Amino acid sequence: MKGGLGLVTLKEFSDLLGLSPTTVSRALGGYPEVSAKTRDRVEVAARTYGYRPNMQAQRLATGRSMAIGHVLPLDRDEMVNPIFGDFLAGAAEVYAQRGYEMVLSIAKPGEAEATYRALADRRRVDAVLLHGPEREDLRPALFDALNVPFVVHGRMLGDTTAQSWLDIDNEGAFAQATAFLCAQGHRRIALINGPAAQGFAYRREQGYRSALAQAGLPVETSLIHADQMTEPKGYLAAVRLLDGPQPPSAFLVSSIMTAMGADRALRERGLTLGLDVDLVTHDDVLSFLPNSGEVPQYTCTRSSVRAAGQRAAEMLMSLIETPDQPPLQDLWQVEFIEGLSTGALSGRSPG
Amino acid sequence: MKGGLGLVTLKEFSDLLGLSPTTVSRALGGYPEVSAKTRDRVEVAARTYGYRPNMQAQRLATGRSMAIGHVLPLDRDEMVNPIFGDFLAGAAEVYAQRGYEMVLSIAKPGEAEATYRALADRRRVDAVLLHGPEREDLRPALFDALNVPFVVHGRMLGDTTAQSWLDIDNEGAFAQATAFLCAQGHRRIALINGPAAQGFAYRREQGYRSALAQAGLPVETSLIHADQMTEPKGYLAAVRLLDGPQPPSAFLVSSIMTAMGADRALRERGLTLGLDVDLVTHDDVLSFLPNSGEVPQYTCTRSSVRAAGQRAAEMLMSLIETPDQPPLQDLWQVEFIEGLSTGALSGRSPG
DNA sequence: CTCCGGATTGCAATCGATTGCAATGGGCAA
DNA sequence: TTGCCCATTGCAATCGATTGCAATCCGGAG
Repeated sequence: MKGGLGLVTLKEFSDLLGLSPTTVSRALGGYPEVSAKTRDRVEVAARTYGYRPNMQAQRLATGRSMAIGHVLPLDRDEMVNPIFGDFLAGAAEVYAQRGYEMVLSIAKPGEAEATYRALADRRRVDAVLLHGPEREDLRPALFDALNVPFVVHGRMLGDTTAQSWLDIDNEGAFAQATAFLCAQGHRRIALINGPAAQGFAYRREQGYRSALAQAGLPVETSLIHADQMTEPKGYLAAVRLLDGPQPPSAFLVSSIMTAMGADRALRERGLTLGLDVDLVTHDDVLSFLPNSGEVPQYTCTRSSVRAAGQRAAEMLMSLIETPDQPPLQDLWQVEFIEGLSTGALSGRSPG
Repeated sequence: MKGGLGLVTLKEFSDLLGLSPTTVSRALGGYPEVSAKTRDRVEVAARTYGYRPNMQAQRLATGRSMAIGHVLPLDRDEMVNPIFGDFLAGAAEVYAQRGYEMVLSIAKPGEAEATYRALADRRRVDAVLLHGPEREDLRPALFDALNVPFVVHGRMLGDTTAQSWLDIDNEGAFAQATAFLCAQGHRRIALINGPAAQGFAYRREQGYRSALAQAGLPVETSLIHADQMTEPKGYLAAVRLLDGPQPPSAFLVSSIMTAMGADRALRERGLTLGLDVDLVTHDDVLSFLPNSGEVPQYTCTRSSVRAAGQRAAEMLMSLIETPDQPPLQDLWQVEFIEGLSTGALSGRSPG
């Protein structure tokens, strides 16, 4: 019944070698008190017979699960945010190198807390990554209570000094993008933002507002849209703005997906990006939505969400290995890259 | 050190109740030999004190890990296929209901086998889902040898009678779509397909070819493109075809993403879908790429990849619970839905 | 009142590792 | 040759559940 390859027990394997389980365990675990000769012998034999320690037993004995929990939150419409694939790919890469595994759950809108609790409660994971922080978020308190280390992707809104997080400078990015558009001479800049409940969207709007203020321009709430970041939503928002009484001359949008939707609305009306209207978008560098090339299609603020996944994973593992360190906080600046979607007013449209 | 909430041991918890660990375990496990009175008492106390069995110990004792492995394969360019998010969301939903957890790994092109082996070898998972079957795929043999149940999302190319899989009828879908375009009067239909190495792309091309044959039309290899299913690739393929000597009058494409790229090329050339050129695409019903509405933007063959994730998860759990059953094989028919992107030649463009 | 049998409950072994502490063995100094 | 010490190795307890089998309780039949 043991059947198959490499399913031996430590006991069986050590008997085979004429050693005790203790010594074999130590040899494989890299403990110093094992003689070089013995260690070699054990390592060779392990490879030969395909012995690999049973992970469940290891976990029980050591009290560490060597697993990190991720919870993928669905939004109100059960949408899966497309950035997850790339973020997870980045994180998983790091976990694989370091021998951790990734446990993924999904949480429907109401169930987020229960889902996280189920993960952490039974010590199924050594740490947790919090996705999609919202304004009122109970999760940090939950994990503090459970004594499970966590890193937030993004930032909560209140006091975050005691938490570990990795975020991009959303406010700075959108301030910079807005200032850029102002400098191009635009006076009516529309903001097509992500869902209002999300912290990053709030910060982006702050950046937009402060840059307008800086430029002495008024904020018109009719120019601000906040909704899911999909192509059709971007399209609809742009349609409403373009067909309104005073169409904007520039768009600042929160994702490539949304930008594509806005783009469609423009083309449909015979308008060309970079000639008739300007557009700047944020670009998460999703692998299936490349905005690449020497001169990218869209002018953008850019930050790789896959790189963020890698870094977040490293932070988590550092927190696990050194429990009593101060919180880790990374605030990443974005790249600003001029592409083909701007230059309308200044007439210096590239290409 | 036990600190926190709900981290009691079975022993501690049963002592508290004046019962033996055995009885408590049985009460919580739903065994019939426990009296109703006792069971109630135990259940109430468990809720009160927040007792939950330690999962690692449970796994070791039962020999089941209550986990399913998924491996997300990256393609040659390390691209994450965007369908994964929705597929995983569907699967995770089922796992959550049934108390399973999902373990996710990623595999770079060369490392797929090692990644899978690492998952199955140490019995970290009870079953595995195989994503992205390729022409020469060693994974089924590997898992048969390891005696780990698996379900393939898609189908291998050779003899698949002994495997469990869930696939859509790619050949039928693309034959139907091609026949539809032929019936509209098209004689030059381009195929913008997914990567040639993927089984589904092969089958789609077969469907396309057979429908052309049926209609008495020749297959022109210059009309067939196969590449990653991204917007820019779709754009480039369409550009090449449209700017070539004999542009096609219709496009059959493998994903909404690609369709959007082709669409962009068309608009750029002043052509309108459904008026000047027809297009049919496959639609995986990705949550962030909606092609919805009474009359969807694109005419499509449609099948929800999220539903596929759910069904695949159910199949896996059935295989775990009933090990010696014959292979499970689901071949799903797609929906064919007329949208705004066809009707050019017949002049009956909707809307 | 005694005995029997079904319904409950508990004992103790088991899952497969890790690890503190004791035991062994070999080399070198005296 | 005898001892001592340090480098190796092994014993046995432990992690926290599950589960086969034995033990107990109980009421009702005889």
